[in-house]
Amino acid sequence: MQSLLIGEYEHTLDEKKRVSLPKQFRSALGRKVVMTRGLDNCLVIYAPAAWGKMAEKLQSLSIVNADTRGFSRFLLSGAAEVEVDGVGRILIPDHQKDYAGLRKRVVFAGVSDRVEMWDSERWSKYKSRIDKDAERMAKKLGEIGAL
Amino acid sequence: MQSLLIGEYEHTLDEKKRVSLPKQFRSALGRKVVMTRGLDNCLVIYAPAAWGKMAEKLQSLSIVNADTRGFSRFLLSGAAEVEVDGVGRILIPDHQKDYAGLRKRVVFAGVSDRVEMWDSERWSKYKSRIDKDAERMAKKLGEIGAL
DNA sequence: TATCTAGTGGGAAAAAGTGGTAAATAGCTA
DNA sequence: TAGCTATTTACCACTTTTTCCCACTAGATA
Repeated sequence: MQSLLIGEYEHTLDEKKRVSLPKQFRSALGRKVVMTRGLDNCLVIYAPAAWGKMAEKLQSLSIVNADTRGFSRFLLSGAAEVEVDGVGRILIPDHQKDYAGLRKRVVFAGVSDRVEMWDSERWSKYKSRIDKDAERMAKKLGEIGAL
Repeated sequence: MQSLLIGEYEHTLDEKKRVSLPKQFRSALGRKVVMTRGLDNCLVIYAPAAWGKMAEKLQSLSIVNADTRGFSRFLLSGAAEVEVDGVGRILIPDHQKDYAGLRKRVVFAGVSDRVEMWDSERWSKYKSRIDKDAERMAKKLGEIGAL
């Protein structure tokens, strides 16, 4: 497995909806990335290879079932292929900005094979909730044998 | 595998029922496309090749079963071949405009091998419904090993 | 302190999207 | 069938958005 994406960085989204990728993630992500909607109202950035795996699975979902139809719409139409510009920035499409509730300050969080993008305030709130909950979650994961 | 059609774009349908295709989809769709009725009151745009595959699948469905017979009628009878004009626009036939309830603002959504067209308002409503459900669906798909 | 680099902001050029006009075709009526 | 009208098609032009490039600032480094 390639090196993990880790760490947390805060950058600013300018009026043209541009934001620079953290320097530490750039080489791992390359010059083209795919962003999708993630759960908990964050955006997820994939390097091309990681996205390819995801895309394969999504393609196999049937359009006949209303649930999977909805889910592939959620992920695929909510996705975007974006180029990294000359100084390391990406452009956030409107619908993604809205979905994630991004404002001025944006947090990039490395989560093993992907990078998550959060509105800074939302991230703080989420994190403080998680911090309080960590013990309970660890216990639960232990019970089901995941850790 | 070819790259997936992804993303969401909003354009305007003018009084002559013309609307420009998002530039990100144009090369994938080509100068001639097939439009048909989709589920959930949207229109579906296929590149000629993708349409061919679809048509093939439909033909293989049994004509004995009333449901599959109905479904292929639904797709085939509502289909139209439309040309992309010099500046990248297509002309929406009346019956399709009516079916999808298109008004001024129209959303194009890339969903793997097809592009869906929605009335903007209808799309927003559908999306907010899906958003709320996304976590439940992700869980369900995870359980059946689809993701 | 001087220099370098990552991050940010802004301006000019290019392209995309949209609306309108003119030409062409088809349909209708006398 | 000829002429008129209505609808469609092709083309052109304007406006807005996007893209590309350059410049400034702050913090780190030597």
